[in-house]
Amino acid sequence: MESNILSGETERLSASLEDYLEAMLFVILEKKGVRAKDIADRLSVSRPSVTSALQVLAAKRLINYAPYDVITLTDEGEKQAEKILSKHTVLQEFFTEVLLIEPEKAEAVACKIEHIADDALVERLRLFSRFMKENAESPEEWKKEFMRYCREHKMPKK
Amino acid sequence: MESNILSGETERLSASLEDYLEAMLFVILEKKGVRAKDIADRLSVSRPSVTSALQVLAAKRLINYAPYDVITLTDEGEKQAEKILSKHTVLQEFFTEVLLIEPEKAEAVACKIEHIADDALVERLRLFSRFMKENAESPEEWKKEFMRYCREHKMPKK
DNA sequence: CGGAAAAGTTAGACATGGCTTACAATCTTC
DNA sequence: GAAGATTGTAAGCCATGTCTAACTTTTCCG
Repeated sequence: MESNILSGETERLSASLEDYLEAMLFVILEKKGVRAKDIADRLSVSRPSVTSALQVLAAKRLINYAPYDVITLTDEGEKQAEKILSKHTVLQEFFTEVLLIEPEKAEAVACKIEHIADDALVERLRLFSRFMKENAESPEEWKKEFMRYCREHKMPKK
Repeated sequence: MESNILSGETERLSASLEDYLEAMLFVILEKKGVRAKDIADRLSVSRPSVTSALQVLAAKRLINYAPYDVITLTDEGEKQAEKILSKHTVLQEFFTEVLLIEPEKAEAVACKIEHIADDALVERLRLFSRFMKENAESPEEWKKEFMRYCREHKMPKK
């Protein structure tokens, strides 16, 4: 009820805020630090949009942020960012390794579904991908068959 | 650029509008017609929310709507509603028949993902579910094995 | 028929999350 | 060290989608 922008409570993050958090971790992992600009570029949003997101994330104690200062993730923020990133990875792998979808498309869909799929579903999906990899009699065999199956049942139009 | 609430253009529907459309079709399929009340109940939103959604859908020529009058789907509206419903079904089936997730959970997730997954992905998923059903040497065998696999790799906590 | 209940609508508020425009701070480079 | 470029912030707007409160219309009966 009383939770607003200033409360530091741990409600579920919106898809949008998860995107910002994930983007921050991603950039941090490949450079030394993050600048608002990096986030804006990565998410294709304007710089002002980044600023307001950062203010909200700071209020939730997920990032250390002060105007014009360095941005870092708090422990909690890092934990959450890592969870999102891991969901993304699991989804991406399922789409490419099991459904045999092109990586770019898989990437795009994973980006959206990662915010929706709960932990249990993603874990199950992770297990399924592993299961198909490890427990198939001939790991590459079913993929060939599935590809053939897809060709045979190709959509007629559009 | 010039498209607004009044234009009948065929932009992509928002997740929310898709929900309304889908709910209408669902109700229609099990009763003779739809009332705004039915939609409100089914989607757990207020009656005014339904009214405004209906106005938007009417502007997009997806429903026939006039204040206090009967609500019906146009041909285009029905087409779109059916597509959404079919995505829902495909997802639901994949979650229950392949991932072996409990129907209620599957339902909840399908409801959200149906708005995100594009046609190609859903089609691929449909083929995959069918493939696993038809082409497994022993259709029930891999499910047993997967269940065992899941038990063995059960998450330690939470 | 007539009035109460149910259903639908309008008006107005609020939250989210994006944008642009304009200004402020920082960095770069001579 | 100062000018210009880059980066960051503030203010204010818009769209979406929800809500409540209050009003209107329709429906249902007694």
